[in-house]
Amino acid sequence: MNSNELISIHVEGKPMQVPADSTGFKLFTEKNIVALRVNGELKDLSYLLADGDSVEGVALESADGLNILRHSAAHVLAQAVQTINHEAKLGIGPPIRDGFYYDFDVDRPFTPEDLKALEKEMERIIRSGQRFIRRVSSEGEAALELAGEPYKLELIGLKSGSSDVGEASVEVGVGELTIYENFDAKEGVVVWKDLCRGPHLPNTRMIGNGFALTRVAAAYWRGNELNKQLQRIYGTAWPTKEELKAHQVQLEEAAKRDHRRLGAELDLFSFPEEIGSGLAVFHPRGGIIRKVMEDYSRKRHEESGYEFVYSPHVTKANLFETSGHLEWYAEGMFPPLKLDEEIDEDGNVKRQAQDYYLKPMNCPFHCLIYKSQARSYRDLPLRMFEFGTVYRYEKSGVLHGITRARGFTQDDAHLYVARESIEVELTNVLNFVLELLRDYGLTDFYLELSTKEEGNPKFVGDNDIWVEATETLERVATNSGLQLVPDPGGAAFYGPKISVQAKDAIGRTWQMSTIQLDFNLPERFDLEYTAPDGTKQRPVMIHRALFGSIERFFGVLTEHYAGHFPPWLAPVQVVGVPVAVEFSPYLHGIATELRASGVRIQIDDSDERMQKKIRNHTMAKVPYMLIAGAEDQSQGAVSFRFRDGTQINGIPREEAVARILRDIAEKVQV
RNA sequence: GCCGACCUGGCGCAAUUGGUAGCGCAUCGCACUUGUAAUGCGAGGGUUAGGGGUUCGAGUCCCCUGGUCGGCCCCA
Repeated sequence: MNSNELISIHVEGKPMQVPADSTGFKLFTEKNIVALRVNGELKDLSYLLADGDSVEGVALESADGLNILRHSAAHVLAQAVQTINHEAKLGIGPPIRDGFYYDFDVDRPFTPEDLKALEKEMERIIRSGQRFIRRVSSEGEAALELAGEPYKLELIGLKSGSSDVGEASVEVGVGELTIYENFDAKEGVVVWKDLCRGPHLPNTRMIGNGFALTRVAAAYWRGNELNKQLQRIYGTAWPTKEELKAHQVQLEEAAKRDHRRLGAELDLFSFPEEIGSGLAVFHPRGGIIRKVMEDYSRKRHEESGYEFVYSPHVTKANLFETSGHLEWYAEGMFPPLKLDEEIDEDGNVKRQAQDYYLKPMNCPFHCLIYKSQARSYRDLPLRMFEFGTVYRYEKSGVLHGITRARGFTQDDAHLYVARESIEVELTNVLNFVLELLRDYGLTDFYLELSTKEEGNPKFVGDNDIWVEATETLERVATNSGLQLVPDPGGAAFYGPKISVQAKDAIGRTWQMSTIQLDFNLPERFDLEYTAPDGTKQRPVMIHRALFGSIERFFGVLTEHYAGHFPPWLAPVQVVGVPVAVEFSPYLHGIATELRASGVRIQIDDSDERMQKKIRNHTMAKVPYMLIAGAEDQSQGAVSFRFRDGTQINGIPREEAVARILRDIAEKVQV
């Protein structure tokens, strides 16, 4: 090619003429530009520019740049693994949030010591400054080259077919098949290669020292339980060591908020081994928080037109046969209790056993309540609410403190509504849910709309009601003004839903409330009502839970507040600390007054030194301390100490009392 | 459920190559009676998750069961 020839391109939106043999290296000399975006597609810096290209630089610290960094780190990890263990077979190695992983098929799982050795080897590779070189390959050539890599071969095979490659898209994307070679310029040889669509950093040295290997775990090949488990190594990678450190500090902060840890530290709940996995007991302090949460929820439900119902924890099988749960959900249920079987002397069954099941859901019971009498359109909407405790046989590996348990209590409501009033009812429910979540201190939300997958026969109900309901849900969600994220195909087979995602204090997203339409259960239970024109009509059912489960919500709030529950929820709201015993009666006087208004206050009369008392109650995360000595008592005042360590001395006691009562009533955080 | 790691007084941790269980906090008692995050002294508390095995001897090695943690799969 003649290098005197010029081509016309756009760089960062500006037209430019460059020699025809130019690459990204020519255009971007800034050190932090690690790749290109050419006509919308990510490319290596070594990309040879073509006439008409529109080019932008990808900075290392941008989202794309970080992905490239992390993906390149994954390659270096894989090279390190294969350097140490020649037998290791490669799975896939994509970038993920904050880092990357790579899967390997190895005889022996990796140990923490292996990780240390691998980090060392990675450092060596990074320092040796290998270049990542892209090479286009035909399927046949690639298959030959990667003959020793069965998993890569499978991916090449997939690519030629039309099947979904899922996470493996980092290896074999759309377009041509490419192999990335790690070229050691000093030695002048290709030291390693991997099937990969790229792009990569120009050089391993750019990975720098902001990376770390974090953990090993098993993962099913291509995410399928039926496939072999590979050994996955997770790592984290950042542009600088400082950012790595900051990330590690953040993880530590998150760990301090872990509700399992705080649950023990603050004496809120425990999981006694004697009871069984995933089954919690709430201690008095946790019990208070939970009770306050429930009381407030109850009050708000009452005000909003819900009626309270109760249902038993066990039921005969046939209820769940009717509802269909036994058909498609038996795996998730505790096995049945077999009752009342009678066997004669010859061992023949005289009377068949009755199967009783612990309930995994409340809705079938509510349907029976609906059915207990003939319903008229005048009864609708019928809103039934229950704190219903349910039991689900979650797989042992998924249990997680109080947020994923085998027994938990849903704040469950079922609304039976006429088809024409779905919109009004949904609007009310969504507003109610959001308002209540805000009261509990979650304020940052977005909504997810889960809809039917077109053409999938598993979805029940007429298409027109799906269309109508989905449009209604969308309208309601849009009207809320919150961001709406579509989740196509995510609907349950019986109806579409909106779920409320809430962000906590450190930015993590939790799926909280769900509002779900159900066209199936009314059908199965043959629910109907008499319409104004005298015809029998089928109601639509709305399932909705705000907390999802009280336990889970409790856990989320614990982490959100890092155990610093706002005064209205705090197990102990105020502790009085007398400077010396003689001032205790004075504080008890204030306590009596506050107690009369329902405040949970304790006076610390133990014979610890007051400094120790302050430390104790600070660590117990008590919102307020009232400290009183001679000075305060003579002035009818107290010293007001807040959770963050600040204090105001000499506050008149009426003022302190008023402040506490106001904070509690207004549910403020302090 | 799968893979791996782990389980020592209420909690957090120790215990060289297997050699006969310690520390801090908490608890209890005594003294101290204190002005904003740990007063001092003393005492009690563990058949090392449970069971089995190897060994002269097991917290330490092996097996089973239970539980926990990190992932994977799952979450109607």
